[in-house]
Amino acid sequence: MSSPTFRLYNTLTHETEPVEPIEEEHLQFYSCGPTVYMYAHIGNFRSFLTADLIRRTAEAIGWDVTNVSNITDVGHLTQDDLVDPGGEDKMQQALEREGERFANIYDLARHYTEAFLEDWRALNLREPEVRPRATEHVTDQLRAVVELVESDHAYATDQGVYFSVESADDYGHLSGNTEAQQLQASERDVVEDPDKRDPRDFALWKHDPDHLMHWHSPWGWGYPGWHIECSVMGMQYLGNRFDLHTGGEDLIFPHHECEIAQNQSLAGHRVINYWVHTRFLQVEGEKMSKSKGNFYTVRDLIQPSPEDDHVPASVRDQGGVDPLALRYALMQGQYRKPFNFTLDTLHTAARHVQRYRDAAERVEAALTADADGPDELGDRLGDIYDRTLEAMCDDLNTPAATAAALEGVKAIEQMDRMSGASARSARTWLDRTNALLGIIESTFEADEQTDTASETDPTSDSLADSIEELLADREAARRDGEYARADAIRDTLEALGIEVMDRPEGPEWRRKVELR
RNA sequence: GGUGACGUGGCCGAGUGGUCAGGCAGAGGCCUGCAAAGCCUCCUACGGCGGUUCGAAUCCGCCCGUCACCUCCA
Repeated sequence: MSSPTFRLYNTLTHETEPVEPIEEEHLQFYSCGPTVYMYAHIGNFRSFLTADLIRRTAEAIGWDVTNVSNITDVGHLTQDDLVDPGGEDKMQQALEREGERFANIYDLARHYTEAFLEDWRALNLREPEVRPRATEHVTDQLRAVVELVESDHAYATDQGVYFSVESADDYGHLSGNTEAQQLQASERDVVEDPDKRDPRDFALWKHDPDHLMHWHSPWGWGYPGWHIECSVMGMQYLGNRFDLHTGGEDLIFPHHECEIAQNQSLAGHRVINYWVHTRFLQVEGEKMSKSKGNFYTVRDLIQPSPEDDHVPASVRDQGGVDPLALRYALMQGQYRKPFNFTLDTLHTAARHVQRYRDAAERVEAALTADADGPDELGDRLGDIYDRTLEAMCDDLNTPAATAAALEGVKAIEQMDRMSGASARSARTWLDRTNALLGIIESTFEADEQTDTASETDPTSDSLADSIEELLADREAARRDGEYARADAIRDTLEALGIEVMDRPEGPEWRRKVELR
């Protein structure tokens, strides 16, 4: 069967286009990563999720993927075009805020980098092939700046080195910000470098020997501009021509506009063919902001601290939500449309993820039993997978894809008894769907991860034992017709967050998936 | 002011000319000692006004509204 055509909306052309890799069946792309000065929030991860889904979709249609995703661990000025020796950057501000926690700026960066990677793994995002850090590529950045100065794409002043926007004819194409006046529209009561030739020019190097992080350069001690790191690291690992670049919509201007100008000036031609931008999300109908109290970092939701009262009590009281439920919730909106993240969506997502897990368990049990009988699922699940993949290939239509995939879960749920043949089809379907969407832990790859049971099941063995004991009591009570006592035991279990289901073959229990 | 996205039922969100999205919530039913879980059934909308068309949520025009960017930001 031939794969559907993978199409993505390209900000550069304002059109949804078939993705045609330069190297046949090998997608090479760069994803703008985080600046590590605080814990990443769910909006950050919506953007990283887009990159993850591009990878998974490309792999599902049989392509190889090389993805580079950076860590920005250099502080950059909050006002990017200004070279203000007394100015503060985001990381410096963070250090002042949290000075007692960290010995120095590098410690702070290390801490937030590690936290970021933890969140990344918790949300089941696939690891990029290369994850370069800006601080490890400063020399490379300097080399590029020298090259740009030598080719008259950049010039030095007393305060730094600037890219000359005039020298890049394509500048403004991506964002539509073509007029110089537009860039002066907002007045800022800060001091600009009087030697800047054009207000649009942006900094490649900032002279500042007192900056917390500084490096030696031909122009003295200082640190690199924000935009140059992505150009340099992208081209270093993916070459002078590669396929695609992802990031949040806010990066369209100035970051990606500047990156294109730098790339094309360094390479002498277009470097990247497709630009994919993820829309900001809203939370409960409003822009996510600390002042509105709807600002959630990933760890606010998956492992909230008990006393953090800005986290909704429903999430806090149960010790955080399933990270995979958060991932699933973020997939309920297409990356390019406005998406309203709500606790309601999160709640629904948690239940759906649980249904996948239950279905996977049933399939495993049926595989073990290996009952005789025809394959009653193969054709139906094959069709469902095709529709799921088609949706993903259609500009990552995750709401449609998850809707299609849920039909597969239903198909499994609806089987009264499952033959070994059906179970094998179901297992194949679950594996493929899971590879494409990353919905649950890989149940069937348990070999490599020893002890997944204790990892994935937060219930300790001793608690499990006492639950079994209570259930046995309750069964005895039910047998004797003492329903009041049986119900009381069920209430006790409920209070422990345990849900009891009386099935024909006996009682079953599981941790309750509840969010309000 | 410039640029770009978008407006679908109580809620979230698919759907680009004619047939059903799907989920959540709600209602009824099956099952159950009662529940829970699951299953079945029901609820049926396209911001407004014009236009094109046999037929418009879908195409065109205008209006209203929302969001984002215009040198901190995913």
